Amino acid sequence: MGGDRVTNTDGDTAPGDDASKRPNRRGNRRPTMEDVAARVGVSRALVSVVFRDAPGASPQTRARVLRAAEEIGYRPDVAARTLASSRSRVLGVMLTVHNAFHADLVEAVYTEAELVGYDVLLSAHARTRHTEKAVGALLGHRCEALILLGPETTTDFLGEVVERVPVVSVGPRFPGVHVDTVRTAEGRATRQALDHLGGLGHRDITHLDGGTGAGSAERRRAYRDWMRRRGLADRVRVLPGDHTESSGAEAAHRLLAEGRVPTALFASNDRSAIGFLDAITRAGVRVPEDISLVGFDDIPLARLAHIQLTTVRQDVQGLARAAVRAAIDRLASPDLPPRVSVLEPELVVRGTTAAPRAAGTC
Amino acid sequence: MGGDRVTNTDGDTAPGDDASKRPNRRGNRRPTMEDVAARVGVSRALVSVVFRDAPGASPQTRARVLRAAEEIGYRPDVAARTLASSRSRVLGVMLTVHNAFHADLVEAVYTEAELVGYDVLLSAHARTRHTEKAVGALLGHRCEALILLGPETTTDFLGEVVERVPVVSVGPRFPGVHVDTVRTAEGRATRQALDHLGGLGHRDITHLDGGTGAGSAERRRAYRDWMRRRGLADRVRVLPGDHTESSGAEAAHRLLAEGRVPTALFASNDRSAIGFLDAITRAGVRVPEDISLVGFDDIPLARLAHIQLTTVRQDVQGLARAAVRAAIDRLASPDLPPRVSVLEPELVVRGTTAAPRAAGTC
DNA sequence: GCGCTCTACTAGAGCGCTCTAGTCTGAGCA
DNA sequence: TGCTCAGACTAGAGCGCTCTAGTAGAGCGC
Repeated sequence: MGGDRVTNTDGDTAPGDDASKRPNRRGNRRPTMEDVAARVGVSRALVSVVFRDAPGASPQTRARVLRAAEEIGYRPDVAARTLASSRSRVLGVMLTVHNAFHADLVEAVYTEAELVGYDVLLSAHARTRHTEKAVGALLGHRCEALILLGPETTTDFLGEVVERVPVVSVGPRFPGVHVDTVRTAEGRATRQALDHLGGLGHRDITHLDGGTGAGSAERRRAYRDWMRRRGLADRVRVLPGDHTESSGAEAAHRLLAEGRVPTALFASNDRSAIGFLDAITRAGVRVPEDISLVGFDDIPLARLAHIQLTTVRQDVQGLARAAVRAAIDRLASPDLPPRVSVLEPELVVRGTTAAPRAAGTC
Repeated sequence: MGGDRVTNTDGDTAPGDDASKRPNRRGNRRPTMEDVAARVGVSRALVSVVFRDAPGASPQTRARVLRAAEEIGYRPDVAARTLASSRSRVLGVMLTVHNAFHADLVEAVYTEAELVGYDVLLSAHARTRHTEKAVGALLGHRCEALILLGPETTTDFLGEVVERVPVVSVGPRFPGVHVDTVRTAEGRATRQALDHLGGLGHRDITHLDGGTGAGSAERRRAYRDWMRRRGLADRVRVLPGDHTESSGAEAAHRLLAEGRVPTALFASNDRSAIGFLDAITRAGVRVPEDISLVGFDDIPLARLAHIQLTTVRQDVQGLARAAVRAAIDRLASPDLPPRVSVLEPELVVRGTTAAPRAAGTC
């Protein structure tokens, strides 16, 4: 309270020339609103108004403030802003860093979040870093809501998290927990893929499983249902797998070793499909002539000229948009019942599917 | 200062039962240090001492504070902590979200950062989100230092950034800017790969370029030098590429179209090597019988049973450690001259390399 | 002239922490 | 008894913002 506050314009010397040339001027503390205000000759509050884009400043003043800020290199401090407003305007996203589909999603989430004026913080789930830790970090940074991409965690843990912050799960459903879910219509997607194969004349269709991966349970179930309904219950075959390239390659070797290669394979995701494709091709089995192959996700790799994988595209942009919207909506009205957004898949027919060579192989 | 502060223990009801059962209790504000202090009957400052692990609290008090915090679900607020201490203890990492090598690095950085007591914030560089934006976000969150993975940006921009915060570049060098660099000995790595091929008897070695990708300039140069020194200047051939699978596949098609397939190909990274491998194999060219192939990076895909790519491994753990250390060291002494850490590569011989079928093909 | 509204701006109290400069207590010692 | 001193703890001033409540002055109708 005693005396005026001294701003850091170091006497009257222009802060541009000498100072800015030398590295790491962290000796000079980073400029604050106070500095901008002093330079323009207005109050701190008015600078705040300008930076929040709030009404209450004349266009001229606005321009002067912005220019002064630019000149001294001012940039609002997120921490202070968060603390003061008790709103961080940050969305936390947990992803698996090795997942190409997540990469696509993250990119789309950035775009969507920007539209609604939110910043995005990423936290990775990795071999050495569990969901709990990744989520903890986001929580500490006061994310207003969390978007979890394909979370593999317990209902209990999620129950705790959701007491502090809205959570959107992209993929897995958590019945009984107050979590919004955004997902692709897995059943419909699977049927699209199988209808396509069936339409080409395939009856001997094997499924390459995705283990505990997001969506695999639904895909597996839908496969079984479809086969049964077509009277192909005896042809049902589910190969173990886990959404990685190597599990696809293993599946190929297993089929080759057994000498019982089906006319078509429906893989639980693109990565395993590509692993399968690679291994089976090397063994001299031609795709699609000898075996048709359908993946799931439509990751960038699937589109490559030399892969041309027929697959079911998930609506990445749509999933991202729905996830961000769900988070924002729940922020606005926390007491809505949990909502599930189901997005339409789209079959993308490329080069790995064709009619079987002879009807009724096996 | 006008009466005691009222804490949020809502009368005397235990905060456990009813409240915690209903979703989104954001109506009750999140507990603060004040709440913990009130519950234990000590001052806020003492709770702070406990949570900072600072000396000055008796073991008994420490335990009581910790227990009380646990009971009411207290978790320190990063924003407030950052603001008060003007230290965020956060390292910002910029990565390209579609890059498998970056994924490996991020994982290692998490581990290393934890060892030195730092949190990690990720910000992605993507098609729709430039380096400038990704860095801006990290800056706003007050990261104490930035680690940029394979940054593709201008010296000017980096010059500005480095005035506010220490920057470590993993990969590219930025001469004239006060940036620490951590990188693999690209030249040595390239020579290892080429010595291996040369040792097997290859003379007709083509290079698949990496364009503007991290490290490609050095790899290209080292390739040219090596060939020249071996008197193979006339065999020098650099195919255009850009570190993606599709550029590898294109290169394969180009070679096939020209009918001039070398006995060996040294690719600028694993992704393009795998694209090449896939496309050339499909065309009936056998690897390694007809052509040997060496990649660069040793991404997880390279290890797969059906790929078995011979490649040069970058020391991911070492790069991550060096990057984190560089950041911490510079935080401690900002005026040190820029430092370059060069890590040793390691050739990993797998299944894609063998002696050429006949000496002197072409 | 008066009251009224509207725009442009300011004062100052927090937000939830950290951290310096204390105070208070009891043990140790002459 | 008085003194020092270490250990345990507290008071209170920030950190850089936001935001409510307020002021000053212009414009306007009557």
